[in-house]
Amino acid sequence: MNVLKELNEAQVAAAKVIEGPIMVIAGAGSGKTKVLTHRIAHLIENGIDPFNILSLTFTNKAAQEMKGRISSMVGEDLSRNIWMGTFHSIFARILRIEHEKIGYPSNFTIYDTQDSKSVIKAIVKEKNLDDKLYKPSIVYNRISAAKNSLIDPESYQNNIEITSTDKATGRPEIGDIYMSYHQRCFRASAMDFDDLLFKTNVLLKQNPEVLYKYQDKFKYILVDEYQDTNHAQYLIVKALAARFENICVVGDDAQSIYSFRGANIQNILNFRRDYPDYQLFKLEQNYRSTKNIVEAANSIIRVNKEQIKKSVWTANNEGSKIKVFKSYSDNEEGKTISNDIFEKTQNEKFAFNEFAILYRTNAQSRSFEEALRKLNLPYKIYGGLSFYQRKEIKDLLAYFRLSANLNDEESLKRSINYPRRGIGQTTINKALVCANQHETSLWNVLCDPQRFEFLINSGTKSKLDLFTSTILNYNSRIDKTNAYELAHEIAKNTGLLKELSSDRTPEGIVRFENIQELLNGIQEFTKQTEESKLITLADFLVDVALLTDADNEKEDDRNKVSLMTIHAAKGLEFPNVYIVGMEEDLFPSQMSKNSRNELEEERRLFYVALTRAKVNACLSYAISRFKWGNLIQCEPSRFLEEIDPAYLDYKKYTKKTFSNIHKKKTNVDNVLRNKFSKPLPHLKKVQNIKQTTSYNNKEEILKINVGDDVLHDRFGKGKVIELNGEFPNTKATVFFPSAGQKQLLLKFAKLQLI
DNA sequence: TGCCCGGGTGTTTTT
DNA sequence: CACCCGGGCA
Repeated sequence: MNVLKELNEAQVAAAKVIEGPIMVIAGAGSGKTKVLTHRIAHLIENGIDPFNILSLTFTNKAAQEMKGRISSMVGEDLSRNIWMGTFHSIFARILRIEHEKIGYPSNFTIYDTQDSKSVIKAIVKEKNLDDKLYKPSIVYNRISAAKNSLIDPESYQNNIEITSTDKATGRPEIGDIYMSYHQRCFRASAMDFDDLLFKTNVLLKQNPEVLYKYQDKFKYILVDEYQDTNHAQYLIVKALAARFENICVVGDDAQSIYSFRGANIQNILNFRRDYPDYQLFKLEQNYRSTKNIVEAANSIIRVNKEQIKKSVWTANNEGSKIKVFKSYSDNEEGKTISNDIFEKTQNEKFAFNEFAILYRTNAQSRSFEEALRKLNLPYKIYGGLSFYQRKEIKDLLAYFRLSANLNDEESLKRSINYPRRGIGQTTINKALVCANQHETSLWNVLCDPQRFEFLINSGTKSKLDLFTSTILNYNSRIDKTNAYELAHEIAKNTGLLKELSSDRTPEGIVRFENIQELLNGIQEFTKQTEESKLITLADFLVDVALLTDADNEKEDDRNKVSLMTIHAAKGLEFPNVYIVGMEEDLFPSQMSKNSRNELEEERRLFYVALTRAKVNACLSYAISRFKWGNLIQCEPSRFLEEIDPAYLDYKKYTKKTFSNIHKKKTNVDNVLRNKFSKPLPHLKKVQNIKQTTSYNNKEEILKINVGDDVLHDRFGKGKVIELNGEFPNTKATVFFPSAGQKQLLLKFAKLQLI
C-alpha cells in the first residue's frame, strides 16, 4: 500500500522526504496532522525501525490520535514502538530511566502548579517576606521563565539584568526564593513541569554518552506545533537531532499562541540558521473551512506585522457569511447562542457534537452552561478545574504519591492530618524547622524525632508513629501490589472514603463520586495491558501529574456541545463555531494591551478561533457583563472592525426576535424531553451544583410518597422506590426507565407528582 | 486544635 | 460574585 496516495502534491512533497532537516509551514486546516502521520507511516514502510522514531506533540490527546491513525496504516505491532507524546511525558520517561545521572531517584514526584505555588508560599512565609508583594503566581512565573531559559538559581542571582528587573519591581528576593525552592524540590525528590525540560537539558549536556545513546535511538525526529516550543524544548530537539539531522518540524507562525509561557517564534527562524540546507514546504490549501471563513481569517491575520508570508486558500464552497450577534448582557448572550444551536439542530440536523462555543477565559462558561441546561442541550466543558486538580482527588493522590515517594513534602503536608488524626499545624511547623536545619526531608524528621532534635510529647509521638508506619506499609507494597487493590485499601483504611461518604450534601456526594471515579479509573488502568502483567500503583503514578481531562474522555461525552477556551481548541475543528465575548478588554484581553507583541498574539488567537470552523462561524458580543459582581459596560472588540466586512452578517437583534425565542423555549423543552430522554450526565464541576440553590418548599417535599410517579426535568418520568432521612434532607431513590435508578435529594431535585 | 466569620482579592491562556 | 485566608473564639 502506498501511504502517500491520499495526499495532495504539497503534502506528498513534505511527507516523502526521509533524510535531512525539513520544515513544514502549514496553514490552518491544511492537513498538517495528515502529513505527519503519513510521513511516519512512510518512514516505516521504507524500512525505518519504529524504535528509531521520536514524535513530539503538544498534547497527549494529539499523540493518541496520531498513534491511532498510524496504527491503522502500518499496524499496531509496528506503531506501538514509536516514542510519541508530549515533551513533558517523553522526557519524564527518559529522566526516570537516567535518574542516577542527575542525582534523583527514579520514583521522583512531578509537582503540578498548585504544589509548586504552595512550596513558594511556604518559603515566602518562612523568610518573612511580604506575601502581597511576593505572590506565589508572580514568583512562580519568574522561576518558570528562568527555567525555560535554562537559568539555574546561581545564574539567576548573578544575572544583573534579571536581578535589576526584580529590584525595579520591588522584589529583590526572588532569586533567593528560587534558590530555596530549588533545594526544597530536590529534598522532596520532586520536579515541577519546567524541571522536566530543564533537567533533560542538564542530563544531555553533562553526559555525552547519554546524549549519544538517545541521538542514536531517535534517528528520526518529528515535532508538531513547532511554533509553540520554548527555548528549553528547542535545545533538547537541537541536541538530539545534531548527529543525524533527520528532523522534521511542523508549525504555523500564525497560530503561535503560547508565548506567555515561553514559546518562542524565533525557533522557526533559528531552524534556518541551525540547518542551512533544510528544505521548506508550505501547505497553503485549506481543506477545512468555507471560502468565507478562510478569507475572513486571512483578513484578520493580515493586520499583524510579524509573520511568515503565505497565502492560505481553499477550493471549498463559498459558504454563508459569519454571523455577528449582539446581546445586552452576558446572560442573554448565553441564551442567544443556545437558541441558535437549538435551531440548527432542528432545522439543519446538526448533531450536538458539531458545535463549539469558544471563549477567551474560563470564567465565561457560566452563562452558556445555564442557558444550555435550560434548553436541555447536552454539553461538555473542557478545561477549567481539571479532574486531577479537585481537592478530593488531590487528597487521595497525596496518599498514593507519599507512599511512592516518602520525601514528597507537599503530599505529606496534605495527608498527614486529613482525615483528622490530631497532628496539627504547630507540630508540622516544628518539624519543618528541624528539617530545614538538618537539611533533610520532613519525612525523615517525623520518623526519627530524636535524631533531628524534634521535641514532641509522647501523645504526638504515638500519633506520628501510627501515621508513618501506615505509610511505610503502603510504601513497601507500592510496586508489588495490584494498583487498584492498594488504592482501594488506602482510600478505605486512611478513613478518606468514610470521611467523604458521611458528607451527604450534594457537593459531598459529587466528591464521593469523583473518588469512586478515580478508583474506577485505576481499575481500568490495571486492565489495559497484557493480562498476566502486574500493574502497580507506582506505574499509575508515573505520569498522573501529566494527565489532563482530555485523556479522560467518556463514552457518553460523545454527542455534546463543546465549551472551551480558544487555547484548548487548538488543533480541533467543528462544523459550527461560536466565538463569544468579542469585547474590548476581554478579547483582546486587557492584559495584552501593553505591547504590540501581546496584541498580535491575541489576534493570532482570534485567527486560531475562527479557523476552527468548518461551515458556520459566529461572533458574539454583549454590551454589558458582570465582572466581580459589578455590571460593567463593554465595547465591541476591535477585531470585529478588523475583519473585512464583506464576510460578515450583522444580525439585527431586536426585542421582537428576543420574545419569539422566549415563546419557543417551552416548546423546545417539550420537544427535547421526548426526543432525548437520555439523561444528561451530572456536571463534573462541583461549583455548578452549588449555584442551583433554589430549594423546593416543604409541602411539595412532604407530598411525595413511596410508589408515586414523578417527573424530573432531566431524567423524565420515574417511580419513587424508597425515601430516607428527615426533612429537609429527605433523599429519594427513584427509578427512571430512561436513566436507571437515581438517588435524589428532594430539596434539590424538582420532582413533580404526576 | 477546630470552626466560624469577615475581609480582601482576583480572571488570561496550560504542560 | 466567589473563593481563600487569617484571626478570634470555643
